[in-house]
Amino acid sequence: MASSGDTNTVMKYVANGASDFLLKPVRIEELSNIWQHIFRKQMQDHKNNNMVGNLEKPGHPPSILAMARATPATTRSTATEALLAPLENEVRDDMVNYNGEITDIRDLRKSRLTWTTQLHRQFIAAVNHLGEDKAVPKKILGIMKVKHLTREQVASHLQVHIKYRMQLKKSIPTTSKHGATLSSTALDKTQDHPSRSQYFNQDGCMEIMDYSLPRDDLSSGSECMLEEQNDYSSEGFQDFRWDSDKQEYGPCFWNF
DNA sequence: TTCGAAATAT
DNA sequence: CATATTTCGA
Repeated sequence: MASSGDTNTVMKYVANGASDFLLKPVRIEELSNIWQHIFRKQMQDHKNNNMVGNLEKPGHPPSILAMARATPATTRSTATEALLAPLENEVRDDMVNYNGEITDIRDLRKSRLTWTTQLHRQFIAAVNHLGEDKAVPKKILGIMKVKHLTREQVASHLQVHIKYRMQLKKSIPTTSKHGATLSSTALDKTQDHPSRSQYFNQDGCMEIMDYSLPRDDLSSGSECMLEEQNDYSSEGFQDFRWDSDKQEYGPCFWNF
């Protein structure tokens, strides 16, 4: 970022490793985009490194995100704040394993935990694995193996999940006699459809054999500020299998 | 100790 | 308002 855009200056910066060049003053959108590009690049690089088992080189420069985060909140410019905001709920590579599973929720909780689609899928997978009768918070937690996720949080999520499940049982199987003519007033508590919710009305899967097709998240027609969709598109059915080597449950995917 | 319903909070 | 956290009795 420089105030002069003459060729010499640009060359100098590029020689020093700049990957782009912004002339002051900078519009916030420019920065925001740049930020995301760099972030994604790092993500990519990091993943590549992981593949080769070449993680954390000694001389590896600190991530930009880390640097921004390291800035005391009180000192952060509004620009930095604006840049940080969109990433708060972003799933970073160090929170995820090679399967795209979340392994740490530290940054998924702002004031309260956000159950992302992926985290929820893991939850569902664990519940399905156990069977709805044996799926209690502690066991679910044990299978999910997500750092910093508490039993209470799982219990809470389970409570809502079960509530939704009950709604389903009432609405779905009632295919037979619907003498009522469609229009049940909205005020009726026993509604025909469970209210639209971010996940619970998407994964009716409590049954172990649920091969419901990959559900897309058109949860809310809300903004998806980033161009690409989640890359967790490891569609298919996820379950857990016992890994006798590691002596623990590991993810198992059924693709189709 | 853990569950889970219900009250509370965000 | 949807959904996450806390409380509290079983």
